[in-house]
Amino acid sequence: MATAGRPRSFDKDEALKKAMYVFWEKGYEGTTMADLIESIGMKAPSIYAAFGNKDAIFKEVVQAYLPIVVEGQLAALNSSSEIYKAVENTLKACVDLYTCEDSPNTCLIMTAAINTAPEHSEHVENLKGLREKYKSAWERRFNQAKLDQQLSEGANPSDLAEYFTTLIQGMTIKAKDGASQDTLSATSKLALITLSQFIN
Amino acid sequence: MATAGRPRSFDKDEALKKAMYVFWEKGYEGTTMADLIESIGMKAPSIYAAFGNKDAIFKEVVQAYLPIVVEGQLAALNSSSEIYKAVENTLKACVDLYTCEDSPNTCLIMTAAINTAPEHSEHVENLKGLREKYKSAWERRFNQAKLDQQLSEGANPSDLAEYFTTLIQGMTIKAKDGASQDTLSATSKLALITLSQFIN
DNA sequence: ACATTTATGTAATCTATGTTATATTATTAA
DNA sequence: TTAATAATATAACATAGATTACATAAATGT
Repeated sequence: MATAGRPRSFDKDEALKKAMYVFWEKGYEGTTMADLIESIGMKAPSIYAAFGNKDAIFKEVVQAYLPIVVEGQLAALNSSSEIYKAVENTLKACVDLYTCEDSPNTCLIMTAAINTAPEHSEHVENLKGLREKYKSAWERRFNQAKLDQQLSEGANPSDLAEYFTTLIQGMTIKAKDGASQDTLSATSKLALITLSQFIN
Repeated sequence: MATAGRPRSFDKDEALKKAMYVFWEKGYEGTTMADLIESIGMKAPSIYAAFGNKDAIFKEVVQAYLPIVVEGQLAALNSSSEIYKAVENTLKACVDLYTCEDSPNTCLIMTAAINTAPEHSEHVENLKGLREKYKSAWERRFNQAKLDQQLSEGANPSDLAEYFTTLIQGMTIKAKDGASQDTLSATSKLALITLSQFIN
């Protein structure tokens, strides 16, 4: 199984995870190769050999980050057949993630590539696409709820999805600014009042 | 009045405005001195003589941007003695600003310095402070509404302020991603439903 | 053992970007 | 008219940051 040549002296997945935390906290432009080199603990040539360049590392990092959203928020969206409970759980998952002490208090997809030099706009577009997918997932859930007769006639799944994802995007900045769990929870609670008005 | 020496061949306020639009669109890190030089239309030494360095330009730009918020959103917050109307007007002012064709579709205070290299974190902190002031303005307005007996006992001015500013922060990213006026308006409308539940 | 392959560390290199030195030009004050 | 002052353009400079060249080390396969 082992291939010829000197074996890599670090675990690539571990290195990726370390890189992920740096990008997560500092964003694409705010992160330097020196930051990555220090956090991974390997010299530049080893990192370049394993991943390619900074852009490639970021792309892999984004892919590695996705399960956090999928297994966290998107799972929560389907954690209950009652739409109100499901949304409540999802917001709680967001708040927990954004205030967790073990990870940067924001969402990488939302804030890691807001502004970049034109030569890196690829990442901005890429994350924007993921944000759109995220909204679509919410919309699908609300569509299902409507099929389940849990939402009133006036409820618009697309609008509701937009409303909640907008709020969540705002929370990622608030959390980055230091908002507490209580603060974000209070906001979630108020947001849910709107939803409750559409519940059958 | 005229002072000795060759007169400046450009208007500083005009130059500042041009710089503002660049930073507004691209953010601090995404903007290069070359961008500013091109948009202002003057060579580097003239710009450095007039403003100082890039950091100083950004600081002046932020100050120049404030009236947009103060005369737009904050004025709208007090545009009606009815709290519901006032909030409705304010959200509309936000949506209009974020979808205006004549200016970048976001808010400079919210998105121009989310992530920076550590040596420019000063700007991140500065904008964060302005965001906190913004929330305080909302909170004061809700406090007034409570004094005016327009809000029910259960209404918490701080929570409501946090809720609406969170939503607005989210809208600044949505707008940057290309959200239409209709989309943002629909979100505003849903957000107002929560407020209506607290209106006496 | 020896050739081949791949990883590693040191140090250099390349490039983008912020900033400034120098000479020149346009103005005011005397 | 001349000295002093301040702005301008050209061009160079400085530095930070991404990337790579080169020599060496550690593994596999014959």
